[in-house]
Amino acid sequence: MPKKINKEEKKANILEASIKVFAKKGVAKTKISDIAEAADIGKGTIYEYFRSKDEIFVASFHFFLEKVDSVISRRLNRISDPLEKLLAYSSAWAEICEGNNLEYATIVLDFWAESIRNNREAIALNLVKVYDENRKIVKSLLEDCITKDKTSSVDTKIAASILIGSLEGLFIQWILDRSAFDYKEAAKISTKIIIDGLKKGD
Amino acid sequence: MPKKINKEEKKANILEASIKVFAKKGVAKTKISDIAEAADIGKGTIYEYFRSKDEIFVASFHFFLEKVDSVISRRLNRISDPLEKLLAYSSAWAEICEGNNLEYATIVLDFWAESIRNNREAIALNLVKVYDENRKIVKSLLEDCITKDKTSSVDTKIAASILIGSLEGLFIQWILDRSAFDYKEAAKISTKIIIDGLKKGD
Amino acid sequence: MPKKINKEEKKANILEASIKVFAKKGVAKTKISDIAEAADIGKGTIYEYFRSKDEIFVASFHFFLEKVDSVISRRLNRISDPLEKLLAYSSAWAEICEGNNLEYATIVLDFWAESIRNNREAIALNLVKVYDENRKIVKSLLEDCITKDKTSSVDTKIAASILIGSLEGLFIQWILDRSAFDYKEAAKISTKIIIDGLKKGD
Amino acid sequence: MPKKINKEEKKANILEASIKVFAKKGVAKTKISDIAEAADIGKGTIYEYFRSKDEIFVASFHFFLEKVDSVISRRLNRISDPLEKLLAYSSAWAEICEGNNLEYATIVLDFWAESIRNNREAIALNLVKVYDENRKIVKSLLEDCITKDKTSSVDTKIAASILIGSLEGLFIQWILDRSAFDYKEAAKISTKIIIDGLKKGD
DNA sequence: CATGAATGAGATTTCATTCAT
DNA sequence: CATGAATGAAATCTCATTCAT
Repeated sequence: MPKKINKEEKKANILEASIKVFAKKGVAKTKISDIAEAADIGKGTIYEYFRSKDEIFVASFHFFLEKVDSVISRRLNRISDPLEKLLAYSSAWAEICEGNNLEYATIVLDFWAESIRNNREAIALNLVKVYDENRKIVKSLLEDCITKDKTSSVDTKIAASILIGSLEGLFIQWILDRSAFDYKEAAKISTKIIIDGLKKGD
Repeated sequence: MPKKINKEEKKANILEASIKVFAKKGVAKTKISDIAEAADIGKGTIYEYFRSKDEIFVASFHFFLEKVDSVISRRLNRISDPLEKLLAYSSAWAEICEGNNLEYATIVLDFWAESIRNNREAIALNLVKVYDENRKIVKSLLEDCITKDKTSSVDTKIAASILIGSLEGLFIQWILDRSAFDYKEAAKISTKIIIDGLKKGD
Repeated sequence: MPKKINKEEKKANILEASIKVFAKKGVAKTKISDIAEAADIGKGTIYEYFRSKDEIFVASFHFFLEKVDSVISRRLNRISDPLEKLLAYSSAWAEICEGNNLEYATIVLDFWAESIRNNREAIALNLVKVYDENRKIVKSLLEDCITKDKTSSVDTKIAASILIGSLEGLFIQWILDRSAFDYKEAAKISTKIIIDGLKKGD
Repeated sequence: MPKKINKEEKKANILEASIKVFAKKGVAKTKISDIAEAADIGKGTIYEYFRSKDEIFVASFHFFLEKVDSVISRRLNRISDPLEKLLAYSSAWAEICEGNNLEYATIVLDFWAESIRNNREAIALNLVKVYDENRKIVKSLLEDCITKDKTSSVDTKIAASILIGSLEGLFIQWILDRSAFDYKEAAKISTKIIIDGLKKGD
């Protein structure tokens, strides 16, 4: 009887390792042997689970998105107040990065860049979908935050894009220069400012 | 010194070409021969002007920043009203992109990723400086926009970071999916919302 | 010794499979896993019966020759007329191929090439022996065919080589392009022509 | 001004070298580095002229066929008597082999085997075409050899196939065991027997 | 015994850089 | 100066063989 193995688990192991190496060295400079070493397996073993380096890249991208998604939704599920939810959402990225003690920032930039370049392919669609879903979540949270009797003249879909955009834009600045400001603080302020601005706008 | 000028012109020509190719294929997947072809010169000629691919990368980054900076400051100089200035600043990126018909976003992401990862002094410091300067500009414009009698409790430096962040964050979303919203419109709204939010906040 | 028999059966099973795959993909491009799959056993199991891929190659060659030999001699034993025997011999290859629905030609060419190139005693000697035996059989059949009163000036050993050669040469042409001619028909004609030629020659 | 190079000449050089190595080691066991070494160039240079090892294989196959063709037709052009032409044709292969002091036999077997396996592809069609042309040449030579008043009942197209087949079949036997008979002698005898057989047959 | 997951030696292929022309 | 042919270091990828289960 042969050793029976959980292929999906092993794949996840490899992706876990690849994400770590991608984050540290960058996707372009990561060699298959680096991933193998990080996963503590042989170079050839990688090819038992993935057909090519590119396939690993795409798979690790999806894997990463799913993981981030699940972390964020788990976190949001524990909160009921919409403003609190928004604030929790705002600081999630920073905590994911810090919590994993990993430079996820760079891998995200690599993923973004690659997604944009391969705009029409599966990987980009996935990211587009992720943004769409996030915009919907934030949109509905924003609508809950703004008093019902005072409808803002601003489209909440665009407002959601702006909020998400500000969080990511801040994130980039913060990653480049962590002394520029405190990310969590800035994220919270951004959220509040945008809500305030929406309430006032009319 | 006509020769010197000629040399600088040729270098600029190569950098123009390299930026185009970097944007389209990504820095990592760009071959020296791609750049040579785009610049319409021989592969070996590149090495008359740059010592290595890496030197081209760094130089093209600086070249790119200078170009963007000059476009933006030229544009701002023609405007006096602070709010108008802010709005002009907001939409600058989109126009740079559209005007050049180039996915500048991807090259910026590559630059970001590379500078963060390798902590390259030449690039990273430069990028930090650029953000610092931009924050200062936006900070002072924001202060001009907010009525003097109503001082917001929010630090305008952080507010500037938030505004810049939202513009870049929106930019990324827009590049990924141009049907999600109209970038210029969203940039304008974001600027207004943040100003409104700042005015209200206390 | 039931175990021994079982073992031989399994070996034969693997060789059957390997011959099929060798014929389809070529010896060089055949992977051990291909053979395992064709034999419907595990990859590792192969190594319970053979020490290496090369050993399989040599063994499958012998196995193949034995099989062809037994088919031909069984067929010839049922016939007594020497001309009929020769004609039966002539069409044997085509029937072996068609009966097995296999491109035996390619495996034979691989075997030939490999034995010539590497001067492998195990294979080459065997092949030389096979040809020698066949030439002897055909030689004696030819001698029976030619009327005793008219001895041809041609050495019947060379004549046998020519007959065998023509059958194999036709076989190659036919395998390459089955629409070129009908193999069995051509084999029969070749046999007759050569006998006629021998009878006339003086 | 760059070094100007004749690409086709260089390609021919590489093919010349590859054929030598293929003949010695077999197509399957030949490494790119073997070819590079034989051509006395760098490993990477090969890829300036051919996209892959497989492309080299196909190209060298065509190159080889052309070369053999030109040798044979040059030889035939110098002869006018049809029987002499046939005999010259018969011994051509042996002389090509001996004259080049190369084991062309094995490369031919490799090419045959590969052609048969990839039956529907370009390489096979080429070989099919070569046989077709040769059959036509031999057919017309045969028709010239047989007296006009005595039409043989045998289709000369099949007779041509048989003659070509016998030459190649003898060639294989001779390559396997050069002591079995003298190839040129056997080729000549075969040609005569077949002509005699054709004349008598009806 | 039978298995197939794991392996790494060794093959193919890429491409930044050099350098003769 | 300008060039592109040549190169080989270094990457990707393959697969015969081993071995724990």
